[in-house]
Amino acid sequence: MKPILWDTLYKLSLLRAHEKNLKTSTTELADTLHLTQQTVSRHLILLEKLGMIDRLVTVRGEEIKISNKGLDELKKVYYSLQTVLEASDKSVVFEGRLFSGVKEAAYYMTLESYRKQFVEKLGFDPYPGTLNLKLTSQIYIKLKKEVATHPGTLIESFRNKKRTYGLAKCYQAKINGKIDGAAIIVDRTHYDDSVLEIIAPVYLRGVLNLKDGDLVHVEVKLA
Amino acid sequence: MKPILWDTLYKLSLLRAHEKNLKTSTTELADTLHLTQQTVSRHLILLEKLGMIDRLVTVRGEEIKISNKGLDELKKVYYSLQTVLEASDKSVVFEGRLFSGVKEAAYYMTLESYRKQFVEKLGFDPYPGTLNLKLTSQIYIKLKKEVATHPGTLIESFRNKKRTYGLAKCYQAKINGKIDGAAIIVDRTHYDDSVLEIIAPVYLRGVLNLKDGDLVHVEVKLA
DNA sequence: ATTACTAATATCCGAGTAG
DNA sequence: TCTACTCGGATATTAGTAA
Repeated sequence: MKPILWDTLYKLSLLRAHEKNLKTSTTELADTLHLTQQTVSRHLILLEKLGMIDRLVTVRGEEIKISNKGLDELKKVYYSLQTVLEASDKSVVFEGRLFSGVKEAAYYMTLESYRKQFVEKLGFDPYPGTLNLKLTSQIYIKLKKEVATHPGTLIESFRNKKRTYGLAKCYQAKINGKIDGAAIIVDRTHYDDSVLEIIAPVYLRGVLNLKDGDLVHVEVKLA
Repeated sequence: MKPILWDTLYKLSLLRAHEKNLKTSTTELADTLHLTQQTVSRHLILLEKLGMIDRLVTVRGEEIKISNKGLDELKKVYYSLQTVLEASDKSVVFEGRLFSGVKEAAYYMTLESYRKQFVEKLGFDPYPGTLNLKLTSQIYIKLKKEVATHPGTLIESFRNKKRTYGLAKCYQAKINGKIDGAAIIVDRTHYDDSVLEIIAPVYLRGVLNLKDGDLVHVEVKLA
């Protein structure tokens, strides 16, 4: 989404177009937004095409409502700014889209040597399985690499009869501003740096009512 | 400030350029921001000219830090989005620049008939004087008019020997996210709609360390 | 390596106007 | 009135380079 369109969407939100239909006209909007009627018209068309707003255009004006997708765009910026501006502890916000990964992680989580460490070091018994987030921007990928340079909580490697299990680094995290869990960065993972793996004491898909493709925000604490 | 430059400033904040010098190069930034090196270079020059960032440019890279002015721009959006997205009660955020008004208001606040009403209806004894904010955008002026259509807390008119004193409408407000007070909309005021007047139980300039020209954010509750 | 200029290209805006 | 088209001009971006 282009900055200029985001800006118009943002201004629509200031006019409360997210909670009720905003009854207005392109002329009136142009006036308050310091743009021309034509530009407003074009912006609204583009925002509608992108699914950011719903409109009811009539011959004597129009009604505008910001869609859930549009709200997501606003939230993304809001949550990011939250940690930028209110970082009491240092933390970073990631945004990713949920996808179904290979189910291998669930198996690892049940290994007693790992599980015991999670309980001791993170303070919770992890639900067997990880939430896989495909990071939505290059920025987050770069940030993930930076996060990985921080100490974090080390989950040590171990070996059993069959093979060696590698080490992992965990960082306290808050998922969608609600659930406490951890981001886990594994040394040798099947995923590249564009994926963030999350664990939590609960079944996140259930508790947060998530499905594949949903946008998820994760605040990772660097302690 | 243009949306496109705001966007770059915002992205710099995601890279934590507000808390420490960001050591990078235009080429590297271009890569993570999905722009070209030339565009990044130009954006940085413009942001610096606007005083949004400080830079140390050398022949093998540069250091970037977001200035306080730049942080203000980010905060403006953040506080606005806060009430848009987290409005449990309905509320609206205003942004204005502090200026010294005529001192007349201080006199009114001391009139016993007014003062008594403030204590009874707003629950606090107002500091004698109002904080005058010059609203920074047409959007806020429009919002102020809309707020004025809401009921609010009525401070009734009265007359003494000398003259009649008009009525005023008050709305619970939070100033800079910290101090509780009220926005007061007076029927016949010396100011036009581009000014928002704030009262509070404390001396806001002192408590919030404000001086003329400072940006102030006010969350007005519509109850 | 860098940053940032110039010139060419692409995108965006707004005046005029149709429907 | 309204929305939204066309198109010329304004603005932003990028390719090519200089320093």
